Amino acid sequence: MPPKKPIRVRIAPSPTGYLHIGTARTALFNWLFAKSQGGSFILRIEDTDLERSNIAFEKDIIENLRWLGLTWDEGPALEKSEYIGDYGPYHQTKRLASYEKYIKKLLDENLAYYCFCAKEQLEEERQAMLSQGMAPKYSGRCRSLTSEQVQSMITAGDNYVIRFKMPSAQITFKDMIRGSVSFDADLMGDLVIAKNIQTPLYNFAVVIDDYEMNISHVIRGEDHLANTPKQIVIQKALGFNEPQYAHLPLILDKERGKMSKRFAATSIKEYRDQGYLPKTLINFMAFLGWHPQDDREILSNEELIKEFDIKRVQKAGAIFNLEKLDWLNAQYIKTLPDAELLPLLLPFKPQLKDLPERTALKIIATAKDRLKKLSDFKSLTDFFFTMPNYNASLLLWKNTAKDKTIKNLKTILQLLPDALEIKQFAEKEGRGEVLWPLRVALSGKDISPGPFEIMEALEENETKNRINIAIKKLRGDNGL
RNA sequence: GGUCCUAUCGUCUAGCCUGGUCUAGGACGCUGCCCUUUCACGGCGGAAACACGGGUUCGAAUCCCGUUGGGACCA
Repeated sequence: MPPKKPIRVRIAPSPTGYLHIGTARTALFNWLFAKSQGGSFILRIEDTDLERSNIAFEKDIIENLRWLGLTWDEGPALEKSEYIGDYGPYHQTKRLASYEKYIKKLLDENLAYYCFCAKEQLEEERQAMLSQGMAPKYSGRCRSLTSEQVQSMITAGDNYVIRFKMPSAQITFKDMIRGSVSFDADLMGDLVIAKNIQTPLYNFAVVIDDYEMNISHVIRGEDHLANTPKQIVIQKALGFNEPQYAHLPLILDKERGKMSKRFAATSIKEYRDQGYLPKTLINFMAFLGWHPQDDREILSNEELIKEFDIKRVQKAGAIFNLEKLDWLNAQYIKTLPDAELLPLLLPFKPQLKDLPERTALKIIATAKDRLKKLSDFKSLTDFFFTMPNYNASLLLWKNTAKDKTIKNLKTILQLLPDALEIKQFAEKEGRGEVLWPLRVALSGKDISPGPFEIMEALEENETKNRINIAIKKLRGDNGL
């Protein structure tokens, strides 16, 4: 038996925007595939579009992939401008010599040719074909140019592109998710593979990179499905082996279109900024188009790797369900110990830092079960930090009289700080009549954690202070 | 417009390959009850789907064909 080809997969983002949720999800599936098969996961930066590429975006992509825990075995090194891995460089802009080599090869072998057709002319032809109900496709006019003609036009400075001679053949490949898929290459027309000898276009560069990086499986979004036959044809012309393909269903927005900013945040950065945990995002993205055999919904990275099977991925697009994301995040937050939550909450409530750790942890404990996102923490706990402002009438439980409420609050003042005695008192007097005004006095809110939870985190003096203020409010003192 | 992909509750999905165990299972959301001073958490229930039409078969969510819907790509 021949030795098994090593499994090598890649994610190849363009740094033309922040790390997109779709890109992250593709990265995750590649990562899961690599991890579950003992293969390598490679990061390649497709930065040939100089105008739209931006180093800040590249940084964002690298940082957030790392934050998600999707670390790569080969690709750009983290801080330094170096690479990990033997197949570098992993930036397309640093691989131009390779592309040039293969473009020349195709040109030399007469498998590609220079095309000088003007854009306007092409567009006209396209419209004409369209109006006849035909598939728009390049006529192949420049195929027959002689090398002398080409030379003279190049020296004359005419604009050109390089086209690949599309064979007339049926291209069939096996998709790991969709099974056999076939296209008629004859319908495609001669593909532009490069703007010039140094400037390859996407479908060409990908083929070269995947070959040179020895990629065994190409796992990518369904939006690339129609690119696949084009790439296969180029591979064949160059004598490359064909990798295995898997096309993932797309993540859709509410209107069933491609995820767009109009509907929800599309970048990982935005979710991170809102306080979604990396574990949440990983778990959630894994379930967008995939499902384990059993009914479990909350799986750790290790469990995901163990269960992952690319054959089980869905064929149809999946709508991004924000409510479920929130629920999942809440589940993960609940499982985190308070002490681990503290540093994560700091960016959302910097004042936590000024508190004794013990107090900070108590505050966190009151909010933990109520958090969907870490960013919820601020509004949920503001009253701990600033004296609440509220109407005196809020202190009255149902139809309890003012005087009675004042009396109850005064009794509480006597009983402080003994929570047990206050509880006994509440049992005797009526829980609502005692605990409601106490809670409102402490929180200033109709909705909040319970009074004893709040007192745990508040200084005893502060507790007394707030109760006194409540009594004053009820008496109508100081115009309160 | 052409090509390709695709179709189970509102949403994510199990089941489909290897037809009967499916009066279709789970989760989110929605909703009723319980717990409870409020909210949240938690617990127990409920409503909610096999796109449609043909065929194959004793029998189809499951296999085949078509229609319709949705999506992607091409410029």
